[in-house]
Amino acid sequence: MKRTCWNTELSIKNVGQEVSLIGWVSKRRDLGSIVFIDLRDRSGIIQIMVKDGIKMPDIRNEYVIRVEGKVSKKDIPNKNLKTGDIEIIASKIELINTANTTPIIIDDKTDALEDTRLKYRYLDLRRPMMQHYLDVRHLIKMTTHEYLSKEKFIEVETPILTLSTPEGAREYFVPSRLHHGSFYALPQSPQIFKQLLMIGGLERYYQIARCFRDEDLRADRQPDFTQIDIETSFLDQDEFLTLAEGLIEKIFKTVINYDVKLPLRRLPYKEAIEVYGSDKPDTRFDLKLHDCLKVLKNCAFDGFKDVEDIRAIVVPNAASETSRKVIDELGMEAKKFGLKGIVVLKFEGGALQGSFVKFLSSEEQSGLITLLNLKENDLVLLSGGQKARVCALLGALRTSYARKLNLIKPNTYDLLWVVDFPLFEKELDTGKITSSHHPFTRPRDEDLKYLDSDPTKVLSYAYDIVINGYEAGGGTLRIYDQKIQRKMFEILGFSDDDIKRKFGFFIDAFQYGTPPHAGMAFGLDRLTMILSGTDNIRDVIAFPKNLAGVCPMSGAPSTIEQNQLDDLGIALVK
RNA sequence: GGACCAUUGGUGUAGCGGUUAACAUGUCUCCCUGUCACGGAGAAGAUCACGGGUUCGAUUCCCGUAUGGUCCGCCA
Repeated sequence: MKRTCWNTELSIKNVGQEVSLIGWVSKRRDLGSIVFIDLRDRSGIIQIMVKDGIKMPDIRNEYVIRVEGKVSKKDIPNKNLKTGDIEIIASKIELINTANTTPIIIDDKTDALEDTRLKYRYLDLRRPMMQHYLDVRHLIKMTTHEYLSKEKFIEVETPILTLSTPEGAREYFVPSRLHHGSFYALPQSPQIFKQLLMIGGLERYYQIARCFRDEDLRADRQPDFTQIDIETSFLDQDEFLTLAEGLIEKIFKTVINYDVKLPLRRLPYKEAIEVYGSDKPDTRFDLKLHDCLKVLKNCAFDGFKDVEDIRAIVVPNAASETSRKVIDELGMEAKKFGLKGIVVLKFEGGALQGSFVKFLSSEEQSGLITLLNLKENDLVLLSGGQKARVCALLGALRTSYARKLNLIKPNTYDLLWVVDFPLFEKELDTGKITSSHHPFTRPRDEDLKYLDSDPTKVLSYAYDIVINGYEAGGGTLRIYDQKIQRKMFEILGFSDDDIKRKFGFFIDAFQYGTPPHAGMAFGLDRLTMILSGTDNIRDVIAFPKNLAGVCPMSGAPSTIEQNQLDDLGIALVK
């Protein structure tokens, strides 16, 4: 098909040239004996002018047409279009294909709800914004290939049909036809394989890797997602973080021309939790958490008797507009986080107001006012209980108030590393010890001495990169000492049998000269979200699933035929 | 597993214990030589998600179900 160029490759410089363009009819404005057509291709829109006398087929929205004509300067340019100062005076219009009326308006300003857009994703993808998201995604990938290749990394593909490994996310399984009763697992991440590649002497590996986790979905979580997966040998934590920062810096520069200041801040996990109430704090705004335990531990309120932690955030200038209803909603939020409630205080007329004040002595009141440095009309949200829960609640409120009060400047980016994660965590309800990252995470050298006596005290060489409150990636230095690895399994309560069955081949491999190694994975989807300014992960995935894990377009997942089940040796339980 | 919110022409919304169910946009027909969110005239298009209940009467109130969204749990 004859096509001389794409629409937005034309500019005022091309005036007078004969061109042939192909695209979709985005809009037709029929003025009688003169017709204007907005022709859209992937590059953008250009206006076609069709004068009386030119033979024109019936043209409607989303028809595919080819236009021959001359580039001409417009008297009054359209500032909204990249090609707004020119138009094509058509000499010939050829209809290539017709289209039914589309169920959604193909425009960035479409009014269709997401569910409808997903059902007709192939039409939704025609919207310039959607194509922009995919462009950003592509650009991140290309920059990654370029940067890492230059740093002597090679991309290696690891299997999709792989062995189930315990710990971590629930896995997707694929039944084996040749081995009835056996299942492949889809990888939650290429973790084991990339470590084996280090043992295999590759030294520097990366992969734009598909990963699968059978957990419940969220606005920023898909079951089927992509990570930029990296593993290196012979780097210590600082060396590794520097290398990873280089990649992020390059991506921000290439994609949005933003200069990231290096090195990034390193925030210890403990501080992140205590000050921001999150291990992925959005540090573009303040609203920090304040430790109020000392001031309030002896107060007359029964709910604060013997609690592990009492903490508060101060929302500036919010007291007067906080109604009974808002206070009730805050209480419900607290219950969601497993706390009994939340204390709401207002600082009005130079004094604390609210039903809670009656529990406080005047010393406690003035202590709180001083500690929190309260100003007129400040709103104080106080919560007491298990520290992890208190911090989680206040961290969530901190973020939601920042959004509500517009404390976040648009187009700002705040990047940091959260480091020194605990090696293990205790489940809040059961008290069971699990690894916070994975069982191959290396404990910090200086904490090895606590491994026997108090494992929860041990910190690890683990790091997350946090951008604008999103966990954009994370990784660890790995254990390469077999003795430490065995100790880890022991603490996690794996029997020798478990270890052999679940990780046998992996543990064996460590006996043959394992290099010290480290790695991380960036969430490609989340990076794309951040760099294209959407807060919905589905926007940056061409064919995503909805919150129920269903693809509204194809209807997947689906039932399969009885003979297919028979092949697999599978019978369904009613 | 749990909480909250939503479901009304193709699309997106408004509405209300009794309506001819409103508006925008899209669609169709006609008119229009400079539009670019074109304009003008007209037309078609809705079992008000489904099931039950309350009521003289339910799209409206209540309960349940389904679907969708946001969150908690979960996501090494």
